[in-house]
Amino acid sequence: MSFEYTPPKYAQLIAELERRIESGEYPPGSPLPSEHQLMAEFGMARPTVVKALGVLRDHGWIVTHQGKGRFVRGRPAIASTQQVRTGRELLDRKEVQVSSRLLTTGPAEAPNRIASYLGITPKSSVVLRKTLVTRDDEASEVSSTWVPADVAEGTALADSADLKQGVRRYVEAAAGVELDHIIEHVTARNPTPEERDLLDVKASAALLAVYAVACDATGKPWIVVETVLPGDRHELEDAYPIR
Amino acid sequence: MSFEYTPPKYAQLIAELERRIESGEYPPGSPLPSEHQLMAEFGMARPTVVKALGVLRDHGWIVTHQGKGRFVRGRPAIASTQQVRTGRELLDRKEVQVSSRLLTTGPAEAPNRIASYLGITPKSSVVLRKTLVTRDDEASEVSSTWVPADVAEGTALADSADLKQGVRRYVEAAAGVELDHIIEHVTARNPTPEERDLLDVKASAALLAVYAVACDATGKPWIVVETVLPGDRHELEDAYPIR
DNA sequence: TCGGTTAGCTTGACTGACCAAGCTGCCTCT
DNA sequence: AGAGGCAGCTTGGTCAGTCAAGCTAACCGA
Repeated sequence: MSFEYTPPKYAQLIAELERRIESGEYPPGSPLPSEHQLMAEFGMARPTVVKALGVLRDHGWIVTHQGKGRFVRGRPAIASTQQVRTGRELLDRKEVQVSSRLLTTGPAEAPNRIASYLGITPKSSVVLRKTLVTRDDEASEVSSTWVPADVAEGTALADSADLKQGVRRYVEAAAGVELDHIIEHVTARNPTPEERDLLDVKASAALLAVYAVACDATGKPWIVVETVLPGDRHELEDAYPIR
Repeated sequence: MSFEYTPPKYAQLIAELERRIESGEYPPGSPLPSEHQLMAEFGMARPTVVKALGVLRDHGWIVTHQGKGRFVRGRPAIASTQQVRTGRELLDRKEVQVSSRLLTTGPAEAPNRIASYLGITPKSSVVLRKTLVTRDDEASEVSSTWVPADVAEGTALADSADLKQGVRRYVEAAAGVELDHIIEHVTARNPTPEERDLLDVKASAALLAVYAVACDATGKPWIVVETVLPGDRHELEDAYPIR
């Protein structure tokens, strides 16, 4: 018997058309072959061709005009700017893989801002993990993770050893939830005395403060990660469609 | 004859299932009726039912497990947190509708950072429009718009009258392009002397600087809008899925 | 009791066919 | 020559049916 995997026909058509668009064979603005032409060339039934073309339209590769045809828009520029979102990177970062120094770990009281993001009352019990991340032998950012105490209980989150997996995995496993989306809050502020020493910046320096709130599909928050970055060394980038 | 519009069957099924999920009739985690049950209840063929369910899956309402069924995730939380992206708001903002004061308008040389974003050589000719926006009688932000001189030529962008439409419209009309997506860069810095006076902040204040670069579908940049906000009065928010 | 087989459920992929609706250019009739 | 209509292209939506693949539970034999 054979374990070869052949992708579905419609997926093969998608891949082939994306290739032709990227190679310039179908330049932006030009019409795609009609459904019947594609049926003949690839030996597929119309619903199969239509399904592939629908995916390409949803992904922004082409536009369709009923009665006229389908036209190339080009490779979706937004997909090519490899999206590395700050918040997600923080949640999945493994401490053992980045050069970081563990500063604080264990129970704490939730500050106002964090409690607000977590939907709990201020000064509730939480577990705090604070690390200093260095890049190229230079202090780069201070990262703090807050998780409600009842969630963190029994996990390695309160241990003083570097985490082997991202925070997200621990919480998903402990609470039995699937984290679904992240809400990011970004603001600017001056450093606290502690941050001033750790990051080796002046008291008047402008810092970027990023708060990433990880929520499940119902919108319930589970984790807050705060990252503080010196503005003169860091820049956040984000791309999104206008429509 | 009749001009009544009846939505396609699959769209009706989508709307009905979304309604049932929102009303709690199909709570999160519960299984949806199987394809055959939906076929029977709504009198549709299977491909029609499957098409509707595929859209719901793509939009994040449900998850599907081959062999087990389809399960409710709930109203996509990410869609309900009404996304008001800073960059898009800046591009479509009508100066006549916000309380703003025009500071500078006319030809200028492109600073390094702006030239880099626009993909032109530094000190190239651009048209600059700088405004001070006030909210609740308090200086709120300084917003600067840069457009290459050859694009802005002949438009109202260089005039000293408030724009009646968003910058985006003027550029799309003048250049005959359709702007497709925005790339945002966010950083933190201290104010320039001019910004210090305008925003009435201390020289050591931490400001959020947001650069929104508007590009067409091919990725070519057309407009850069810089907005400078005092960090203690502003916070940017952004939501996105984890996967 | 345990373990493997199987029947019956689910979704995934695909086919060939049909009709409707929108667009374009030709062709005929005036 | 001009106006109208029609033919032939395009995409949009729907149907009844087939086969494959994944999951579950009941069943049956060792």
